[in-house]
Formats: sequence, structure tokens, C-alpha cells
Amino acid sequence: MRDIYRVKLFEREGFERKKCPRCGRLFWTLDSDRETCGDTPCDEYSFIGNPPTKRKYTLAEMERAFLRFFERNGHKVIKRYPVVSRWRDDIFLTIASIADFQPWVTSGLVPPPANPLVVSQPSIRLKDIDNVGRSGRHLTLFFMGGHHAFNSRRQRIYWTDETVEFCHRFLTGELGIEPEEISYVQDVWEGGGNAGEDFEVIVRGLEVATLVFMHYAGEGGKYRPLPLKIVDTGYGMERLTWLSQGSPSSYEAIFPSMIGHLSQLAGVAVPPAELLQENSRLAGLIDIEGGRQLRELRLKVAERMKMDVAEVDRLLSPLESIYTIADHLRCLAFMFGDGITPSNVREGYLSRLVLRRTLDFVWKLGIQKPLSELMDFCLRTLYGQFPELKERSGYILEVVEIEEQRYRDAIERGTRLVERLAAELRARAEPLPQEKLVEFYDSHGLRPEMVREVASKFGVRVDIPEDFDIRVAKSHSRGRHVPEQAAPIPMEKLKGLPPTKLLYYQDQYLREFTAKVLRTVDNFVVLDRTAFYPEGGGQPSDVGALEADGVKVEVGNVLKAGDVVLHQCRGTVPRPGQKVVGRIEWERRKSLMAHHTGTHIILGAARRVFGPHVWQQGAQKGPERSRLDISHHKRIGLKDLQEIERLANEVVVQNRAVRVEWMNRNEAEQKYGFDLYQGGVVPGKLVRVVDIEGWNTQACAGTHFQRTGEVGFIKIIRAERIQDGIERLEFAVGEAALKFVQELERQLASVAGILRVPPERVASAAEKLFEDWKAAEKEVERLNQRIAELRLVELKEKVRPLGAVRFLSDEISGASSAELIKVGSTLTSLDKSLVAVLGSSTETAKVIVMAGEEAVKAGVDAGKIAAEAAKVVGGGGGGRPELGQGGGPEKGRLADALKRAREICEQQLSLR
RNA sequence: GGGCCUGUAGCUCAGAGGCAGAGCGUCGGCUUUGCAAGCCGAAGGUCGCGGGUUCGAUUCCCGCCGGGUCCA
Repeated sequence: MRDIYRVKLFEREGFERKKCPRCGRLFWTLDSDRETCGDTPCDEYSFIGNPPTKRKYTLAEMERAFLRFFERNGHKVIKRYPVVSRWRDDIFLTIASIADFQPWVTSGLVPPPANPLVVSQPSIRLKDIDNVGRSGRHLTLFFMGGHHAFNSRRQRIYWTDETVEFCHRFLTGELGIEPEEISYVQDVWEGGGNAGEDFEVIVRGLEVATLVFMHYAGEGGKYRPLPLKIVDTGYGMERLTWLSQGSPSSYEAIFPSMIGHLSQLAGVAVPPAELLQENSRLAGLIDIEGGRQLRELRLKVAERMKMDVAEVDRLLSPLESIYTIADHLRCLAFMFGDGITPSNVREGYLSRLVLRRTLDFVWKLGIQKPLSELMDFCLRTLYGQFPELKERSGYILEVVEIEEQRYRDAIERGTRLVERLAAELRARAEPLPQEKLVEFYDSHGLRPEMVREVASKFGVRVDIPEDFDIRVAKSHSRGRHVPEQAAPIPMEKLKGLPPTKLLYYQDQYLREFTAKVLRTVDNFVVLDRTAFYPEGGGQPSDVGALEADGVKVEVGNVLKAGDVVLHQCRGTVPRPGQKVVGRIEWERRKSLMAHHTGTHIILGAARRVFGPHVWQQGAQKGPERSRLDISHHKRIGLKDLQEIERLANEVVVQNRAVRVEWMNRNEAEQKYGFDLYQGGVVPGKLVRVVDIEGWNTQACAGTHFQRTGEVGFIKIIRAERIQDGIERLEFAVGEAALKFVQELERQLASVAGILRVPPERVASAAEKLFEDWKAAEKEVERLNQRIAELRLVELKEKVRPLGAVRFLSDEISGASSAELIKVGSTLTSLDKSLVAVLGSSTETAKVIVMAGEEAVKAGVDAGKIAAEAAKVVGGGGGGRPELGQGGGPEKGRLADALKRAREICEQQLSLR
């Protein structure tokens, strides 16, 4: 195999290949004195305070220089893709420039939008978030400049020689870096199922670019060749900017005004430059993953500066917080700007994590401003370069404001919980149990440090276990994934079949057709062509019948296996070779089409009412009802719901054209943007675009009407929050909508009839009824009290002494247990040594036993008496010493039960 | 997608099969020149909704609705 690393540039210019004695990697250099590879940690940064470029660049200038250089060299500049990777479902966030082209372009299925091309892609990586602000070089969002070439067998663009050449010319010619300063380190890159050799491009200790030659598929060293050879490069725009400025950390170079603003707000003084420089150089050598590495870094800095560690920490910590905030704000601006809705799931959850982390740092610095104000400042620094963020600023700021309030609420709630537990533990002088720590985090989002802080105010000790994260993970391991449903029939039984001709795409109004049976598998029938729509894209399959030589068989379900449509039949299936007539149950299909077109109309309406952050998160059509899940950061109220409904019906009346067109992917994306993928990722080279004239455009495989007027009445039934940040709209369309409204009307009429008022007055009538009922309940209560008082006189007559206490037993016919209790409690509160046994029979027999304070002291247990007495009437009972109740179905034995109660009472008083 | 927590008076919460509670707030009275406060008293509850178990459910079980939180 030829040496892929030996490129023409190296031979021509006389680069030497050396082996780094520290890391053992091979690298290329023009500097004959150089021994180490030049990368950290083998070498320290040597550009700080002494940049190698001919001049200083701002980030915007660097990006421009990069893009223009490659444009001059035959590359087409591509617009950035969103930071939410909507075109693929394997990752949430765009992590690199190459991610824009995976999987369709990299697999060779779809041609690239241009070839070669160059892009500056905002990329988000949260894996190293703990390093951000501290390492000097880590960011949550960074701009990856990538020039890409896609070489196929038919078309060669460029490969290794040209790639390294471009890089070298850019760094030396454009930026003015001395050729001797650049090291090209050999390595192998692997990720996302692809792999290839690469160069890491190092300048004075800083890796500024990676040049990957992607030509394998596979991972873990087991590779097979790709049909394409792809040049995948990544230039760190921020790193190059930093390099050009030679500032102590990259943050000063990237966020100068934000850092100034934050320092002022927090009253943080900038530490001596020398300390910053030393810190940066050393930070480059360490991966800060946790507290331990950070302490190590602080120690080393203190050592070199001959300072106290605490002093170093006091000077650096606030500054690191500021860097972190500056970084996180920019990341959030793009996340929300590109339409992420904060949520407890998926990318929404990631955005919430970053936002809450930002607030932690803001509060730690004692900055009183709301986060939305800081975001506003951040946004203003970005508008010049990213006007799209200005358009979305309303949404961004609102979301930040709502999320800050949510976080404050969560903390407040959590703090109260901890305080309550801590107060209890203090009383018992116990430390906080570790399971509680896990529970607080898992169920209430309280980090252990926060719990400790609150609990310590109560003098309660909190030990945070080293394996805290593992314990949390363990408490989740119980969850299990439901296995996917197996395919209805094995694919090999469909081998050799041609793709079924899909008649519903040629004419969506076709309800009857003739076709030939190609094969049958069990009760599945495969035809050469069909008008039956198979289940897909949230639209259920058609049903209907097939008729062959006068024999009819019902089609109950239709599904697609690859390119073949399967008709699942009930009854005797036709034989292969037979001609059949297929008939679709048209009312059902028509309703499904109405619901499907209606779904697109409603989505368009929701986006107009709320804004472009609204994305379809799922949809299910049905012949009677359909539902559409959309992302939105607030609950949807009736007013908004009605506005969406109004707009949707307006579009119906406008009778707009609904056009369906198969387009190639790049063309469709260019024309309509990623809004196309509302319905989710669609596979393939061609996409089917459904466009409601001037209203909504989506890639969609479903059947639609040709004009919105055919849809008919659209009725939104309700909004339901299915997840944080996702609202489900349930609606009915056409005849189903009418049926729903009529059913509502029927219900209303029935309620109005019951209340004996006209329908428009049911609300006030119901309110009055409810108020009256409450008043009546209170009246019953008062009357019970009164009855109890009246009964007292006659009942008192029946009180007889029984040992140390006084005893009363009586039946009060028809009394409820509430009445009996009232009577009993009045009696026992007047006579503390009384035991009252009261019975009544309504539907069942009831016994209540009450004992006064003194009687209880004397040993009477009303609960036990009631339990025993209730057995007599065939039931059960119980209660506490002062009150017992019970009952049973045998009403006729009530008198016996009362007798039994007396016996038990006597036993308790040791009289028997 | 999965797990956990949670819904009781206007607010914050207790109660854990057997008379629905506390603190704060509200209203009234007393005290005070007035305010703050104090004392006495009162009003305020479909115990989220619907089923089930039980003689009896706010409490236990199931379902639904609402809120929170963690993980992928």
C-alpha cells in the first residue's frame, strides 16, 4: 500500500518525517532542529503574547479570510447549516462541518450541493463542557471551517496532495505563518461509522486544523473501502483567531466585548497578564475533567508564579466563570435561534442544561441582571455576522426569560424540600442519607452540592459519595426498552419482485383499478400495481377489496416492505397470475386525505401564530381524529387555539392549490430550507415535496387533495402537553369535524335540558347549581349538629353506669354515619367518661362507637368494639380508641351487634 | 422512548383506611393618637378527575388529567 501521508508538498519543499519522542507519533516538519511533534502536551504554547501571523484577526475577519481563500481556489461557499441536525436522526446537534453531508452525500446516494465546497459551520459539542472557560481553548460552540471534496470513481476533485497544499498555502500565504512553524502530525481518524488517515496541523503547540482523508466505512480498525473518497477538513476558526491575537486564552480573542461587559457587571478585575499567560500555557497541557485536574492546574500555576494556591484560585475563578458565560450565551443564541425549544427530552434538554449551567455561573459571580439582558447583549455582538439571529431575537429572549424563571422555581421548590428534611434530621441529629441525595437529584434536579449548602445551614452533615453519578445511573438501570415489532413476513420471501407501481401517486383520486397478482405469501397479496396507500408517514393504510373472477376478498391492511406493497387480505387470496380489480373504501380514504392535508394547513397556521420555532414533532392521522405534535415553549391556551383554527379554515376557504412534486434533494433543500423535514427525516435521493401554495411546504409521502377547499371544515378539539416543550393538537376535519361539533351540541343541549335553561346560559346555571350545592352541604352539616343536640335529651336518659364508665347504646333509624358521629362526639365531649354505641340501618347496618377521654383512660377501645360489633352484621370495622365505626349487610342483626358491643366494652373494662 | 417525584384552604405544606389540619394570607372584633405589632374570633375544601377494593377511601389499587425532575 502506498504511503498516503507522503504528499507532494512535503517532497517538493523538503519536509522531514520525524518521530516524536514524547507521544511516539510521526510528523512532518521543515524545521530540522525540531524534535517533538509540536502539539500539546509534548510542547507548550509559544504563541501567547507573540503571535505567528502577519496580523491580528477578529473571528469574523478570520472566517472571511478562510472562506475567501478557498473561494479563490475553486470552492463554492455554502451557507451554514442549522445547529440542530434536522436532516438526520442519529445525532441531535451538528457536531462538525462534515455532519452537514451525512449520511446522504457521504454514502454516495445524493450528490453534494457543490464540489468542492467550503463552509464555516457552527458546531456544538457538549462532551467537554467542564473544560470550557478553564482550558483556554474549549468551547461549547465553535465554527468549524471545512473545505470538502467528494471524489467518486467518475469524478476526481482532489485528494491528499491538494488538500495539504491548500492548507499550507492558507496558513503561510494568507495568514503569514512561517512554514517552519507548522507541523503535520500523522494520525488515523474514526467517527460516525467512517474512518481515514489524517493530519493534525499544529502551530506553536496549538492544533489549528485536522485534515481527514475519509475513505473507509466501519470502526474499531475493521474497515472496508467507501465508494467515495472524501476530503474532510476542519479548521478551528476560533483557534486561528486566538493564534493570530496571541491572547492568554481564546476567549479574550473571541468574546472581547461580552467579557468586558460581564467583568464590569461582576466587578471582576483582570488579573496580571503574566498569570493569565502562565495559566493558559499550563492549561493546554491538562484535560480538566473534574475538580482533581483543576486543583492540579492551580498548583502548577502557583508553583511557577511563586504564589499562594488560594490566591491563584481567587484571581482566576471569577474570570473563568465569565469566559464560561460568554461561551454558553453564544451557544444558546444559536440553539434557540435555530429553533430548539427547551424541554426535558432530546436536544431541548441539552439546551436547558447549558442554560441552567450558565445561570449557575452568573449567580456565582453575583450578577443581578436577568439572563435575558445578558443574552440581549450577546445577540447584539452577533447580529452583524448573523442577521437571522436578529429575526429570531424575540423568541430567543422570551425563552431565556421563561427558562430562568423555571429554574428559579425549581430551585425554590427544591430548597424547601431540603430544608424540611434537614429540620427533621437536625432534631434527630442524623446526617443526610445518601439515597436521599440521589432522590433529590433524580426527582427534583438538585445537585448534591446544593443540597449540602442548604442542609449545612441546619447543621446537618452531608457526605457526597465519590460514586454519586454511578448511583444515579443505577437507579435508572431498571428501565427497559420495548423491542421493535418484527416484520410481518421475511424479506427473502419477496425476493425477485419488482417495485410495485404506485397508482395513488399518479392519481390520488383513483378508487378502482385493475392489476395482476404477482405473488402471495400467506394472506399477503403482491400486485404489479396498486392504488392502495400503504401505512406510512403517519397516514394509516387504505382498506377495501380485491375481486378476481367474481370472487371478492377483503383488504384489511396494506403495508410497504422496501419497494413492494403488501395487501393483507381476509379470506381466500387470489392466485398468482390472476387479474384482479381493486376497490378502495373511498369514504375512509377521502377522510384520511382531508386529515392529512389538514395537518399541513394547521402546522402552517401554528407557525404563523407562534413563529418559526414551531416544528412538527410527530403526527398521526385517522379517519375520525388526527393529532399533530408541535414544539412550543408555552402551554397553548384557548385563544391561541382558536386563532390557529380560524387561520386554518381561512386557508380552506381560500382554496389554495396543493402541489406535489418529486425534486432532487439539494434542489428542494435550497428552495425550501430544512423546514422541509417537518415530518421527520426522509430517506433517498429524491424527495416528494407537498406544497400548499404560499402556506406550507413539507417533504411528505402521503396522499393529498389538489386544493385546500376540498378539505372542508377544520375543528381543533384540544391541546395537550405530551412533554415539556411539546404540545399535541387534536383535531377533526371535514365530515368528522362536523360530527364532532354536532356531538358537542348534543351534549350541551342535554346539559341545558337537565339544568332547564337555554344552552347559552348553562355556564351561569351550572355555577349557581354548584354554589347552591355547596351551601346545601353546609346546611346538612349544620342540621346534623342541630339534630345531635336535639337527640341529646332523650339519649341522655338512656345512659347507664358500667363499671368505671358510663354506657349508652341506641338505634337511630335512618341516620347516616356522619349524623351518628356528630351525635356521638357531642355526647362524649359533654361527658368524658361516656361510651356511646350508636347504630342505624339504611342500605346497610352501621355501628359507630365513641369513647370520651376518661373512658379511653379506663381502657375502652372504641375501634375494637366497632370491629367486633360489625362482625355480627356480616361486615367489618375498626378505628381508633376514641372513635370506631363499622357496618355490614345484615341489617336485621343490628340489635345483636349493639349487644355484642356492650359485651366487648365490659371485657375491656375487665367486668366479664 | 424509559424511570422517579408530585397534586389537600388564596399561598406553603402536614395528615396515610375511621370527625379534613397547621402556618401565612383574608375578613371581623379588641388594644393603639396613627403605623407596625399583639390578642380574640370567623369565613374559606367536589383532598385533581373517573373507576375498583372495603361496612367505610383524601389515604390502598387501576386508568386519565395536570405539574416537576433525571437518563438515553
